[in-house]
Amino acid sequence: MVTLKQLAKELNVSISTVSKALNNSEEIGEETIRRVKELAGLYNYKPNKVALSLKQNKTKTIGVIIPDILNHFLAKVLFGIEREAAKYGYNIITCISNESLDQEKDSLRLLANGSVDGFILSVAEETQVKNEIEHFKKTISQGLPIVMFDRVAHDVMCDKVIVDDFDSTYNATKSMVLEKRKNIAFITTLDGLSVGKLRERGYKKAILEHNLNPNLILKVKKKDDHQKKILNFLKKNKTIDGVIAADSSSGIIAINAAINLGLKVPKDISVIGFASKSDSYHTLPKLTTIRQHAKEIGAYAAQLLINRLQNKDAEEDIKTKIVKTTLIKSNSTL
Amino acid sequence: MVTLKQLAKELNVSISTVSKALNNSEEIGEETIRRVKELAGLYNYKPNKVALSLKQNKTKTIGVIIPDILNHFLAKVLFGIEREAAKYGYNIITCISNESLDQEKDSLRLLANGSVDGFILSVAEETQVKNEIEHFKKTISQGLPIVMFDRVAHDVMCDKVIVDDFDSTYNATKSMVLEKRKNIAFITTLDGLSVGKLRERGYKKAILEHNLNPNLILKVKKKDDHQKKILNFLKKNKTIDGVIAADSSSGIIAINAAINLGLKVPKDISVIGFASKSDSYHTLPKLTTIRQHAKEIGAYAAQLLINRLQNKDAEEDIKTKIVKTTLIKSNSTL
DNA sequence: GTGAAAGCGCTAACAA
DNA sequence: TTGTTAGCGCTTTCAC
Repeated sequence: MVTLKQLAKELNVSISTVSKALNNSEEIGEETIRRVKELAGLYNYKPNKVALSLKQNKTKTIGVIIPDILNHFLAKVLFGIEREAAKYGYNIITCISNESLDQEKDSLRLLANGSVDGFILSVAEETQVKNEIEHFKKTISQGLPIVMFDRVAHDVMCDKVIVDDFDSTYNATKSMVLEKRKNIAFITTLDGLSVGKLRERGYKKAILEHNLNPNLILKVKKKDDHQKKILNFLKKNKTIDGVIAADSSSGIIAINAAINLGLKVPKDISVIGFASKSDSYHTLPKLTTIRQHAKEIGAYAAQLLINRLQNKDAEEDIKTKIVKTTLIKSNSTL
Repeated sequence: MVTLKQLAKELNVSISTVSKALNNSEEIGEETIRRVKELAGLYNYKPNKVALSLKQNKTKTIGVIIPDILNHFLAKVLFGIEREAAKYGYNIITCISNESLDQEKDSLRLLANGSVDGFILSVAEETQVKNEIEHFKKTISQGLPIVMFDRVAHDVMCDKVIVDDFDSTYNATKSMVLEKRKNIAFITTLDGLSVGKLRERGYKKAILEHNLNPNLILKVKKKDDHQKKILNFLKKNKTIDGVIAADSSSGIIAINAAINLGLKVPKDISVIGFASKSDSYHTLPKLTTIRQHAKEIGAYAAQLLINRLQNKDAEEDIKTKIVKTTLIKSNSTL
C-alpha cells in the first residue's frame, strides 16, 4: 500500500499538502490538486484505515455477537445488519457465542479494546438462563453502546429491537380456533429463551380464553431426536388437530410427521410455525408461517446503533423497537 | 479506555516503562512490574488494538467474503472459519457479496485499505459466470493473500479448499445403481456454478458407464417455484426411481414431492442430497446425505491463510486441499 | 499556497 | 533498571 509519504516524496511536496489536496482543501492550488490526484490514482492510493481509526478514535466497525450462525433467523438478521451498516460505511466483525456465556463475555472483552465502536447482539441462551448482565453493563459503561435484538436483557439500559412474540402465537392460536380446531398443541425447542417463553404464554392465553385443552405442550431439547419426539407426541395424542410451532424445524417436522401418520394436512390437522419463506418450501403442503422479518430487524438494529454512534453528545433516551410479525397463510392451514 | 500515558502519569514513570512492565520485560524491576500491573488491572487496561495494528502493520483480522449467508453450507463454513481464527487471535470481518460481482469487488477494495491481513472467500455466482478474476489478482499483488473455498477461480494463484464434487455425485449415483435403480434423475439449482457443473458431470459419468437414461436432468432457477417444478418433473417422468440432488433443498423437496405423489421412499424411489445433518431431519424418512464437512472446510481455509500470514518470507507454494465428502446413509435409500 | 509539527497509542532501539 | 526518542499513517493547527 502506497502512503502519503511516498506520494509526497515523488511529487516533491510535503505530506500535508498531499493530504489536503486529496481532501480537496481550499488551501491548495488547482494545479497541485490535479498532480496529486493523478499520481494517487496511478498508485491506487487508499487512506490507511488503521491510521484513520487511530487518529479519529473511531473505527467505523460494529461488533456483532450472535448465538448461532446456523440458525436461519439469526443469519438473516446478520444479513440485514451487514446490508444496512454497509450503506453507512460501517464494517461488521462477527463473533459467534455458541449460546455460551463465557464466549459472549470473551467476545465483548476482546472487541472492547478499540476494535469496534459499538455492539449489536442477541443474548446467548446460557446468559439468559443464568440471567447475567454485568458484562453488558460494563461494556456500556466503557462508552461502547449496545443494541440488543430478539433475545434481549430487559434490565440492561440500551436500545433494543424485538419481536411481538406473545401476540404472534396468541393470534396464530386464535386463527386456529377460528378453524374450529379443538386440540391445538404447542411445540418448542426454545424453552430456555425469553422469546420461547413469551411464545408459549401467547399460546396459553388463547387456549385458556377458549377453554381448550391446555396440556398439549411438547418441549424438545437440543439433544433429543427431534423427529422421533414429535412423531411420538402426535401418536400419543391422536386428538391433536392443530400445531403451533415455536421454531421452524418443529413446524416442518410436525407436518411431515403428521403425513407419515396418515393424517391429511390441513384437513385433519393444521400447522403454523415461525419460519422464513425458504423454510416453507420444505413441506408439502407449504407451511403457514409466522414471519419475523429478520432482515428488517437487522436493519433497525444497525440504524439504532449508527444513530447513537453519530450523536454521542445528544445522549438520547433508549429506544425499544417492536417489529411485528406477519402471519403468512399457506396450505398447512385451512 | 485507559492508555499507557495515563497509567504512566499516575505511577510517575515513563510510558515505555509501563509498556515494558506489562509485557513482562526482563529490563524492568519486579516491584515496578507489580505496581504497574496492579494499576493496569484496577483500570482494566487493554492495549489499544488500533494502535497496535498501526505499529505492527498487521491487524490480526481476516476478511471473509461469502456469496450468501442464508445458505446453510456457507454459513457453516463461516462458523468453521470463525472458530479456527479465534484460536489464533484473529477476528473476522464478514462481507456478503450476494452473488454479485460488483459487491465482491467492492468488498475486496474496501477492505484492502489496511482493514484486514488477508481474505477467505467463495466466489460469487456472477463472477463465475463472467469469469472475472482480475480483482482477485490485483488484491494478491497488493500483498493481501487470498484463500478460496468451495467455489474457486482455478486461474488465480492462491491457496484453495475444495470439495470432491465430481466424485461425490459419481459415487452417490453408483450407490443407487447398486440398488438396481434404472432411472436416476439429477436435480440442481446450481447450474451456474463450477461446483454445480462438477456434480452434474460426476452423475453423468456414472449414468453413461451403466447405460442408463441420461435425460433425467432437472435444472431449477432461482425464480422458479422450486416445489412445483420438482412435482411436475416427477409427475411427467413416472419411471424415475432415484434422485440425486445437487443441493439440500432439492433433496428435501424431492422426498416430500414423491410422498405427495403416493410413492414410497425408499421402496419406489431413492433420494440422495447434498445436505447437513439438521437438513436431513426435515424429511421423513430422513434424507441420505452427502456431507461436505463445512466446518472443517472453514477451519482448513483459516489455517491456510493464517499459516501464510505468519510465514510471509517463506513464500511457500500454493496449496489446494480437497476435503472429501462422506455419504451418510439414512432412510431415503435402501 | 505550502510546509512544519504535534499527536492519536503503542513498541523498541538506544541512551542514561 | 528506567527514560528518551523515533516512527507506524494520517489529519489539522499554525507558521511562513
